[in-house]
Amino acid sequence: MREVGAVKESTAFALAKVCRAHRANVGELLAELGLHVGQEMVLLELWERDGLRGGELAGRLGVEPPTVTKMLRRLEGCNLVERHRDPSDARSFRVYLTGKGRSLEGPVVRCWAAVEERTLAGMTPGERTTFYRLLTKVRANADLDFKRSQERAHSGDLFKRGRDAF
Amino acid sequence: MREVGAVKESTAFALAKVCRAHRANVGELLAELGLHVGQEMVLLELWERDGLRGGELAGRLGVEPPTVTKMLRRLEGCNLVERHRDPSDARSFRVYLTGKGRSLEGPVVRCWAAVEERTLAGMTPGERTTFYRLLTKVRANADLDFKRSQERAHSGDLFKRGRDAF
DNA sequence: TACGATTAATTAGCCGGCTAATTAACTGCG
DNA sequence: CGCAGTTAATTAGCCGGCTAATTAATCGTA
Repeated sequence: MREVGAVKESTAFALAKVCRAHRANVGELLAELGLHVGQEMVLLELWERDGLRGGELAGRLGVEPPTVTKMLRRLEGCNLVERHRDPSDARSFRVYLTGKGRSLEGPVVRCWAAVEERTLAGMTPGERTTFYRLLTKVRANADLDFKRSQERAHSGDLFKRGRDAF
Repeated sequence: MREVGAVKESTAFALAKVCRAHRANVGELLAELGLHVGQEMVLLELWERDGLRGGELAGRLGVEPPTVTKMLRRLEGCNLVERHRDPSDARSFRVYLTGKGRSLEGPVVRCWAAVEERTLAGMTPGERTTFYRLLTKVRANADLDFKRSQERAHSGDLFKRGRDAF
């Protein structure tokens, strides 16, 4: 690939363009809920497991700690979460959802469902499955943390089968 | 899709995660060239067509004008581009590459080639083709401007065939 | 010709990301 | 016990995005 035109026809380039458009679409729907794109990721983790520490949130989101600091400050300002110092470690704090934060779960889930439908519109069930499978491969290539977590899960499988086998 | 867990298993969610990782990968390589991710998109357009106006750049990049204003100020600060007022329209200016800006073409193209290889690693040629095809579909769904440009190209084809037919 | 409407670009200010440097608390080891 | 080293979080400051509001120039039309 030596020409500029070739870059524009590459898959990586198409992916970059899709990314921006996808983010804009998510942002558009989340704006109706008063959220900025990215903030819903924090809430998603908390809906799954309330009371996470700041660092744990950063780890799960695959984001740097300063990003979490700023996002939490804003989410706290919107009364969506509360931070309480962890009694067992005065350096840390734990993040808890407020009632308002919990109440956004349904709307945000519906918002993502809408994005899902829009994103995959016009694709057959087979194409959707294939796309998801390939996207998972790409994610493993692009996101080393995700790859490691996949490998852990995989070695766990091997371990279970190994116990049956040996 | 009513549960949080279902969101995390959705294609749209996986796409969002891939996006962030992809952008980080591109950024990592571009940093070696002293560029920030996004700036190479501006240069890409200028390598293809030097002397674009600010608004044209925004249009081609699918980005809002203020974003272009700030990026150009920084690129100008790095001596990669120069802005000259358009003599035919005192409101506009035209953006021209400097020698330094032109010299980055090869390195950036190689950088994107490296990202391409990393992104698609471990995928068969058939999988790569399929992924690109589906990604183009997703792009049309997610990026309405892209969809419109595709439709224009398509209707152009129809027109040509129409002239032969009628 | 002169005035209103449109268009090009900028500014201000917000947000999610990042890195580098800092502060504060915990841990481990002599 | 005390101090060095590590870890958790914050701050400061940068960048690419966005919207809303502003300025400046062109165009259309009465």
